[in-house]
Amino acid sequence: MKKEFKPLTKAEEEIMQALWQLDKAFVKDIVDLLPEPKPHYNTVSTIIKILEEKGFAGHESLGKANRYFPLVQKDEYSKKSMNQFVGKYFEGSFANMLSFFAKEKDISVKELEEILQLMKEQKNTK
Amino acid sequence: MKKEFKPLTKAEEEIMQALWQLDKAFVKDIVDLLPEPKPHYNTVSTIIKILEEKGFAGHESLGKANRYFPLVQKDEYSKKSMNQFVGKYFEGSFANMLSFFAKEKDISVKELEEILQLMKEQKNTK
DNA sequence: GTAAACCTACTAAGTTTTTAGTATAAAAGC
DNA sequence: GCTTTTATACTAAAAACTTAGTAGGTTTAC
Repeated sequence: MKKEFKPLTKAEEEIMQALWQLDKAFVKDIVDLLPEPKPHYNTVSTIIKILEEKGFAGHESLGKANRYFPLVQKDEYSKKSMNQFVGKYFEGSFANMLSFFAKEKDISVKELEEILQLMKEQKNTK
Repeated sequence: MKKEFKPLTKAEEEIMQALWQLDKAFVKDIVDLLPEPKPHYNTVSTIIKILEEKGFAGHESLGKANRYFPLVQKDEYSKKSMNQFVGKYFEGSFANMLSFFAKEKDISVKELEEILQLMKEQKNTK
């Protein structure tokens, strides 16, 4: 029974985001994707190795090169992050979080209803 | 026009959470509030000074002692964090985020409607 | 008044995270 | 085949973050 949630560090998260976007990628692809100032090739290489150690990514070897892919999916990670966040800032209540943001962001009632509709559809097609 | 969002570090956030909870606090109060293993008094003192430098907290001097208080409110910080998060994980779309979580967390349609009701009330009383 | 308790400033060491160099080996181009 | 390009492993330095000691000043208790 583990409660541990080990968030990614800033640099790790950036690489992971790239990996989620590319799905399968050589280090070079990640460097190419990232905006200026691009990190050093070896920096990315190091970080992706750390991500492998942490179980966030894996790779398959194609000749000498490694093609990396995510082992933890973006959905899964965002869910955990969100739960963490709601825990700390909204007493663990999803509803609290929602009502706060409905107030904060100028979301109209019409929009809310559209969102609700979307949610209902999501539930039906689950 | 600044876009910068400087998230708090882990230690900073912990102290800040304590400060939000206490609203006004001497360093001692914060140490007392935090669970075991309690940080060293000076550790808290250092971090709260950093929080002051960053503009997250302020203090008033009562005799020799400083009583600290939040300058950035919890709501404000959670809003920014959330926007950041939605930006990175839901293409900046609040609705996307909601529908994802409606699916992920077993929220019933009934609950959703209650939440919607809550949201409407929030908007009316704004 | 003096000792004990308490508070902050300053500082430095420890730890974690980030960055990138060097070495080396495979692959590609000619 | 030899040179150039492109990969990764290993390593270490730099930067950021965390922790806590020492010094020195106030306040409190006797």
